[in-house]
Amino acid sequence: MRADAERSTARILEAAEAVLAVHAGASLERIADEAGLARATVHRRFASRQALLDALVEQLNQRYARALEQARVATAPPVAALEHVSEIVFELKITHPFVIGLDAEQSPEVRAGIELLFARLRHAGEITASGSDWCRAVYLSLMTEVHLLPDDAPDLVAAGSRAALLTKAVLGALRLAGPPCSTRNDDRHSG
Amino acid sequence: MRADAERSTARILEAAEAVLAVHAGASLERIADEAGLARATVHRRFASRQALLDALVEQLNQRYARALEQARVATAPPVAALEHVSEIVFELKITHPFVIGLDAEQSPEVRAGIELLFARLRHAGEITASGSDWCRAVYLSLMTEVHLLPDDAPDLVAAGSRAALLTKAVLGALRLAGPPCSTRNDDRHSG
DNA sequence: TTTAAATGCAACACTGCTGCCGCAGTTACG
DNA sequence: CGTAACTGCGGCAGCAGTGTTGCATTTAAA
Repeated sequence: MRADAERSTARILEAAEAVLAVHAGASLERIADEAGLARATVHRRFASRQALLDALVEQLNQRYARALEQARVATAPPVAALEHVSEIVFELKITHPFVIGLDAEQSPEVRAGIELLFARLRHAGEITASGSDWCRAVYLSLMTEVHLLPDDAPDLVAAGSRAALLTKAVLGALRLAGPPCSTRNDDRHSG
Repeated sequence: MRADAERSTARILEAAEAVLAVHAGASLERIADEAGLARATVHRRFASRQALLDALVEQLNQRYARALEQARVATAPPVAALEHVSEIVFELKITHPFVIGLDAEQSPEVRAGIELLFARLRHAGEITASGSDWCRAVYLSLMTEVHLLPDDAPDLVAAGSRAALLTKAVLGALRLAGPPCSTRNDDRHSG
């Protein structure tokens, strides 16, 4: 494939990500417009709308997987890993409501990575929620909301970064029952 | 208007709520099908698709407003009010992702009611988040996720009810900074 | 029972999107 | 430079959804 063709493919995926995040049912014309290309070119790279969507989901899943890998989800301290993953994802500006809204959803690898992360958080006593689906749902859901916050939102400013706000919110939401102030490695109960 | 016509209108709204919750772009044919009516009948009650959507949003907003009123958001203890509102909403099986997804979103009254609720929670020291948009976003977002949980989800069983799980999760998520175990009316720090 | 209203059915035109094609102009790469 | 690939443009048919209409039938209500 020629170099400019490859560029076009990338631009299409980029445009699709941006446009579909705002309106999931956006037309290929709109996507082609955003990419600065003709609609026919989109059809030349992707046989059908579905093919484009599939490619987009795969690309996003690869980014998720890479983020999980970079954050060393399996080995790093779990809270740090959670914040690190969030940070990378926000840098990538991944548009979650779109990806999650698709039938394909996350790949098994990504799914497993997130589940591992929350299993480790639970084992470390940082959260008490036991359902992996519930943990994933809360995480991705709050990620979307944090992503939509304006830059000058007070809570965002207070937390310092989107990743920090998301991390605190997720941990708080999943720290359900039990003594509200004690984690399992509790060594600061008198301040 | 004749009685059966009124029934039809109600069935259409009911069907629309159910169908659009699953697929926001569902056709009027699909909605009419679900309602057990002909598509033409839908058009007789609602001049356009947009008119149906508007009516649906208004209906749902009325239910929200009523729920906020019933829970005495302005006067009852805020945590109890939060759980009470959630309980009523879950009983109504209101389909949030659809309502929230619409441009119209919530009515000013509902918006104000929710903001009041979280302002009181903040004043009572139950949460520390200061942005009302952030509070509302977290609440509605988690409400959707709790709504989608299967009946036998472990965290749901542990919490006792959807309303209880949602309440704990929301409060946890919005209790961001500061000492993790002390509320402002803190009188139990040594057990 | 009588009457007006509501519905079901089956068309119809219109719109927007998709997928495809050919042609001419442009661009990358040997 | 020359060729092959890529792109833009425009048009085409097909399809799904919307909005409307007419007519026969059913149903609520006086």
